[in-house]
Amino acid sequence: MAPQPLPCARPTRADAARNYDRLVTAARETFAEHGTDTSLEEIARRAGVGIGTLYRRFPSRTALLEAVYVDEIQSVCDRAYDFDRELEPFDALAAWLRSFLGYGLSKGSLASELTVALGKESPFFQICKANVQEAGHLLLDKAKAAGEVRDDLELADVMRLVGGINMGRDIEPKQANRLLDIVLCGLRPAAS
Amino acid sequence: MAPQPLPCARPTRADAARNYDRLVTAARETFAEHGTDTSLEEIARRAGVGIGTLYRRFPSRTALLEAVYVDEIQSVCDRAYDFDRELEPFDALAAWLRSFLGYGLSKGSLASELTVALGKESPFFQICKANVQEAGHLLLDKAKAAGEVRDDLELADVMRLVGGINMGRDIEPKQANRLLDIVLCGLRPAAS
DNA sequence: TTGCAAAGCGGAGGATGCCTCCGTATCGTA
DNA sequence: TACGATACGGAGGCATCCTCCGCTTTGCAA
Repeated sequence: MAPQPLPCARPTRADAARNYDRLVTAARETFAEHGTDTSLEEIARRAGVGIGTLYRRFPSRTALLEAVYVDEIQSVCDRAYDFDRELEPFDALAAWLRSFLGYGLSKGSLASELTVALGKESPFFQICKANVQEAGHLLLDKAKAAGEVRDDLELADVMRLVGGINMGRDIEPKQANRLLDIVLCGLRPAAS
Repeated sequence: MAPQPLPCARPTRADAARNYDRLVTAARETFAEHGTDTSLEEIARRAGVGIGTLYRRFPSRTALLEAVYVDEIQSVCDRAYDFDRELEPFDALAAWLRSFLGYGLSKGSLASELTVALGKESPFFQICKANVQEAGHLLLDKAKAAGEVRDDLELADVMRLVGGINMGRDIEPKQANRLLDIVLCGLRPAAS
């Protein structure tokens, strides 16, 4: 059964849609650079819109954070399907896993601030997780069918391993990628 | 090797110690009742001290949250040693596990707001976790030695099971306790 | 193409919270 | 008992939150 679609309320009118995109982009970039405690007024300034415009579209800080998070999850899912089309199964899985190094409950992260606001087991997080899992299952199943990974792998195993990398304190991207390389070697079928 | 002691900077001078206690107690009660986004001014009012007094002792919101969290962790650890003295091994373990139902990354919880501020893998959390694990190992090892739990149990297993109960969305205490009863039955050695 | 209703925009202003400063009070030791 | 060191607390300045309302833009129907 396909999961519930990601909650996204992008407006249809041109000027409103343009400002929605500007706000989500400004928020994402600002959070990545300064952490999520940047003021809404600062985000509106960086988006080039008025604070009233931000509040018309996002009635609370949490609403904006959700929109940014959904945008990221949508990208994670889109990439899975893109990699599936463009790459061999194992390479697709590897590229996909590499693309979300850096996500997790680190200091000032989107996920951690949304956890405060909604709780870790909220319906919101569960829908997002379900969508990511659907995409991940596609890639993993294809890699298995191609004989390119161990047959006993569950998606939960893979996500756990990547989550472990993400849990490291302030991990350097270089080290994160090196650790992922190690994990990817381990996913290969055992020599026989 | 015993873990690093919990970070606690309770002052020694009588009036300062008294206000420290009042602030930590007021903060804990307010957070339990209204979530952790209560203003510091409100907490100072409820503690019956001035905002300057709060800031002299806790230079930031995070510092106060840490003090409250450490106080809770200290209680968790103290209870383990108390139960160890007062109860049979299995009963001690059961009472201890029951005493921290309700902790976790729920909406507005202390742990989740501290995760935003510090990161889930921060030294602060690691010290707290190490202290809890030391206390937990004491109780589990004694229950094993008495033959009252399965021999193959690791503390991580038990914590995972209780953590799973805590992860439920807005779980009712009655349901949480019922689920714990189920887990406790499962911890018993298999009939042979 | 034009007109117009509906939707959108944005920034001033009031409320609240954060945080510092400094005159006053209390503690604890000699 | 005295006094130096430490603690107290609330006013005030600044930043952020959030609403309101006059003005602007959009998009559809005639």
